[in-house]
Amino acid sequence: MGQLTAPRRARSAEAKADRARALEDAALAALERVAWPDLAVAQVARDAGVAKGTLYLYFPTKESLGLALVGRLLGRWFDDVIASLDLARAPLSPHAAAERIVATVERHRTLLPLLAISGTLLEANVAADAARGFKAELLRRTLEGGAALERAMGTLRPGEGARLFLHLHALVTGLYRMAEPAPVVRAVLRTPRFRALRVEFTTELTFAFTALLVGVVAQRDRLPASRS
Amino acid sequence: MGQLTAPRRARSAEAKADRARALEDAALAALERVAWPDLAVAQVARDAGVAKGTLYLYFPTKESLGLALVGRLLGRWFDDVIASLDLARAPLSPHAAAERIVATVERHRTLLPLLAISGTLLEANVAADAARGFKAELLRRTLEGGAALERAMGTLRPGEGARLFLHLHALVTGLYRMAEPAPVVRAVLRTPRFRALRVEFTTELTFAFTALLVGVVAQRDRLPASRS
Amino acid sequence: MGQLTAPRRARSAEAKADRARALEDAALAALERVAWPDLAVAQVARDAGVAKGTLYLYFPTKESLGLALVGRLLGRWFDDVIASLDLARAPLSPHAAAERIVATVERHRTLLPLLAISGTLLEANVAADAARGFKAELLRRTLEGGAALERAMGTLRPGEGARLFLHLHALVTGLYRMAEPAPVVRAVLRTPRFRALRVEFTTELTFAFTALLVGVVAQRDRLPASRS
Amino acid sequence: MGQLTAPRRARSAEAKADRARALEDAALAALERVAWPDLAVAQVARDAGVAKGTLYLYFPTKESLGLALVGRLLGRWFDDVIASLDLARAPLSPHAAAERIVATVERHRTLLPLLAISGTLLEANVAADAARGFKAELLRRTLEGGAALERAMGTLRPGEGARLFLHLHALVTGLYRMAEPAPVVRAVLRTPRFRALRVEFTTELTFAFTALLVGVVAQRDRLPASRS
DNA sequence: TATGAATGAGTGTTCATTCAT
DNA sequence: GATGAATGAACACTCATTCAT
Repeated sequence: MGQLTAPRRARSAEAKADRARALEDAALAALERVAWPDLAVAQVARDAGVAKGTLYLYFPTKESLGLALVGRLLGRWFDDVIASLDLARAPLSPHAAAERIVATVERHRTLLPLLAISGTLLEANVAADAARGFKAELLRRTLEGGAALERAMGTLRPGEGARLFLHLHALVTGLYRMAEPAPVVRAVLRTPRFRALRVEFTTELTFAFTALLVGVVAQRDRLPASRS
Repeated sequence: MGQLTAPRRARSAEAKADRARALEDAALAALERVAWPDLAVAQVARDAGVAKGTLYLYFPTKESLGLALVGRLLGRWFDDVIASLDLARAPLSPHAAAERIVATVERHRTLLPLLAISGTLLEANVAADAARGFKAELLRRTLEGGAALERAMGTLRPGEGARLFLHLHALVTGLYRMAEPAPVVRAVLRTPRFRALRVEFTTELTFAFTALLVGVVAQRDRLPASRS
Repeated sequence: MGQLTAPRRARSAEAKADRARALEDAALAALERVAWPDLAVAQVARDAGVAKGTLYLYFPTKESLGLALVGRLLGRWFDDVIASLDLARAPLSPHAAAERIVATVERHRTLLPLLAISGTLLEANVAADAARGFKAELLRRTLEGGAALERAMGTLRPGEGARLFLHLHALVTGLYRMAEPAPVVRAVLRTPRFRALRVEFTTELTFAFTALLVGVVAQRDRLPASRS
Repeated sequence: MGQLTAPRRARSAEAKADRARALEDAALAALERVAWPDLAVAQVARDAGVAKGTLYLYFPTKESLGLALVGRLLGRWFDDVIASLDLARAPLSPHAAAERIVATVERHRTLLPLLAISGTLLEANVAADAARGFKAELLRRTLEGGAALERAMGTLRPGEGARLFLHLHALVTGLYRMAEPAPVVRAVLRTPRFRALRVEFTTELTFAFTALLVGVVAQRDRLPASRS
């Protein structure tokens, strides 16, 4: 189905990439409906129009598919973040920078649940190669994003931008979990008395990340600039 | 291993509480060795010296056992935090307060992996009652801890302390994951080129939480003091 | 609760019988709501206001409780049948006799589902003693009922009445199952095309039992009067 | 035991049907030894020489396997019944017809215990689809058998044959239970005094079904020919 | 390459029954 | 006699992964 474009020379390699992407797309679409543990490999394959075994020609494990998906979404998000920062009229205040970045997070909410599990469910059952590839890509983008942040703010020292992205990652993961609890818990928290435990993702993330941006400069003299 | 405590027939409320605690202890000990998903209920019961069915007399599901465990460890930690804050000569600087609190986190590392999964694995499959009980306790302690922090720092407004504990929770969860990755990933990150992705838990937590403490005061005029 | 009557001499033995009856009552009430396999012994005990262990002082197994219940309901039904037959102006035609008897079945519908399982679920896990007791009672009532039927019709030979009650038992059991299928099946059978498979209990039972009454006389010369 | 048939990879529709049949055969053989509730799915698979999961490729639940088995045996029996009736020199007397049919029942005794539980254990836990399929087949065969019976006897009106097969079903079920009680009960009934409660399956079935055949004609004027 | 049939390890939970108190 | 805490056997079903075709 499809195949509107004429077969090109690089057909084999390209077709492979297309196939892989189609599988990732199917998985992504399915993840709109079900959580990762309930995502059936068979369903993904079916949705992508291939047989189950075919999926395993492209991804050695279910987790590697998930990790590839996270990688892709992460890449898109970094593209957005970097573009957004580079578009800004420097120098950005901490709050302005945080708002800009959080806005991009908002635009990539599908990434969030996956990011939240990437540390546990995904990276747990993946070959060293896949892990290395993923981390290498993550490193590259983290450094790029860090550099963009440093450019945009003008007050950061080299390396501080990347470090802030790491903290952003931690904050996003931690806060997302609290903001989007399991249905039972959500119902419980709806009660007025539990108001203090409710977390509004964007508000809190903006608050916390702004504080971090302020803090990284303020604490510069107390903590070592580079981590071990 | 274990079985040391095997009092037959827990009839009094106290004996029952002991039995429940023994089961939680067995689970906790087992969790030193295996991750939550690999924790077999049968093994926990065996370690506690009771039959499998007995465990279900005290905990309706595996998850409720886990949640009770988290609740207990969380309670202990809060005890420690509050005591530590109340012992301090007020007013504490943000950095001093952060260091004090992070030090208590260090003393309760067994709580960390459980806390990290409480939002996903545990709260997902628990009855509304159990969830409510857990959250009620969490709320109470969070408010207590928040009050203690407000007392210790002297610069926070009412409610800000509790809010900071929520952020602390998010940070701990997020950073712990990054600091303690799966074995494969840990191996990958050992390579020097990945240095920038490595997270040293205490350092980063101290840094981030300090920043938050500073930020909550600094941003007071930008953000609404109370969340919806 | 209760105990309005003054304690009598025979208190112990009587009280025991009362207890047993209370348990049977509780079971009977519960069986209005759930099927036998889903009937929890714990629930029956709770409903009867006693502890689980107490139930086992009166009935050695769950099945023996069920069998006792069937015995009691069966006894009541036989009372009704015999009274109804004895009240009739003899001689009754086969059809009239059948209608009279089926009417009593209608008045004891709670017996039906229990009767239907007595052969499978109940008698399977019961001690020889209990089985013998139940069968002895059944035999006595069957013979009594048979005699009543012979008196009422006037055309039957000795023993044929009892034999007809055995067939009635078989018919009731078989037809009840078909008339009250599992919910899924019932839904399926509602479709018009399945009309031919639907069984209206009373109609069919009346029809079949009438035929048997006619047949027993008509076949007298073909079949041996007494079965092996 | 078994495993004799273990063709790998059933790809064609035919091979699949074979596989399903092999599983049914294994189940049938096992049911010679144990009752349905004690029949372990794992054992059936093992006997058929396949893995447990493979069984679930062919039957979504244990009960659907049982139902398929009943369907198959029922089909064979109907084949036999219809053939037997069609072979007869019409018109058959009620008694002759009954004897012919009961003889076929005798030749398919393996069907009996399954038929006896199909209404309770099997149809209870089956998807609507499976139930519909089974009932559709049952309807078809019942109508066919009914037509054959009408042809053979020559005295029945259209539809009466099918109705009689329904009654036959009820009788077979009810009488089989009484004729083949649980071991404990059987032992009890062996005592001479319980002679009146003993049921000899063939004798009683012949007797009852003959009576029905006679009755359906005799009662024609009393009861509506077609049931609601 | 693609397929999809086959695999089989893995486990939380129920509940009738027992028995220490 | 009454209690109710303790027992523990028993089991269908899933689903990621493999591999014959």
